[in-house]
Amino acid sequence: MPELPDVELFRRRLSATSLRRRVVSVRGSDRRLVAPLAPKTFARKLNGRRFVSARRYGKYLFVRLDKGGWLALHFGMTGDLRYVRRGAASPAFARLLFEFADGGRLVFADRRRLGRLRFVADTDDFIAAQRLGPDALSGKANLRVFKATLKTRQCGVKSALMDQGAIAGVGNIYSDEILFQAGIKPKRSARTLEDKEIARIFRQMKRVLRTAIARGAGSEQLSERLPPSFLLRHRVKGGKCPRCHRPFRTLKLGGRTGYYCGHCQS
DNA sequence: TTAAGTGTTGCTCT
DNA sequence: AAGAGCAACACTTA
Repeated sequence: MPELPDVELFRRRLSATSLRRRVVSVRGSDRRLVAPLAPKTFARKLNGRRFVSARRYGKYLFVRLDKGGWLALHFGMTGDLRYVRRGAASPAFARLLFEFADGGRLVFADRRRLGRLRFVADTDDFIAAQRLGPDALSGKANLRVFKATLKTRQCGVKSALMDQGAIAGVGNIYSDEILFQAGIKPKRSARTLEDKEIARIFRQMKRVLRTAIARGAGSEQLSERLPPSFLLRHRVKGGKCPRCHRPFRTLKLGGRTGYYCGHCQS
């Protein structure tokens, strides 16, 4: 689930609820989630800290801690970040809870446990070490850079869009939408796209991601909140193209399923 | 009931 | 050495 728009909504949620408040207790016992630290060590390092700001880059969320350093969160396939008021029930699959003095808590939920939380000294160093490309919504992801990146890729355009080292933030779901809006088939070779087509993909990438954020299309209500003209509203087995009403086709890429319209995309 | 499917990254093999 | 495929995970759906 969590691609750029989802993580951006997590960032806003955290900023609205959890900044400048002291963490009085950290609960959670999943070893893999906080590796290489042990859960106890992880909790001790965070206990008594305050979150002072939050930054997103691609699919990563960074939370700055008072007294220095950052917490880096990655949500894997099923991660979610929720704020829960005192007395209210935690969401299902809650794996890690940051509790504040008034009983409110920030909860990292993750059904499949593929998410990760770790301490990092500097976010830019971390981003460089991870070899992430420019964030899809930043000014650094401009048409000139985008064109140069796609032209050097041997793979299909959908794979290129999902490559975090090319552009950070786009995954399987949103790459489907971007290519649908741009009218480009997913398996077209990235290298042989015309300049005009690349410009279309670039423009739609920005528009689709901004629209998803503006509509609050995170996690559960992803499709319902998006415009009916979006592929994502109809991205189910047997779903039909909102433009020509023909059934969508699917393709497999290393175990992931992609959707596209064989008529409207070329 | 059993097996296939699932929005991620990272590792292996070619 | 870039690109493809699968493992990791654990739960849901067919």
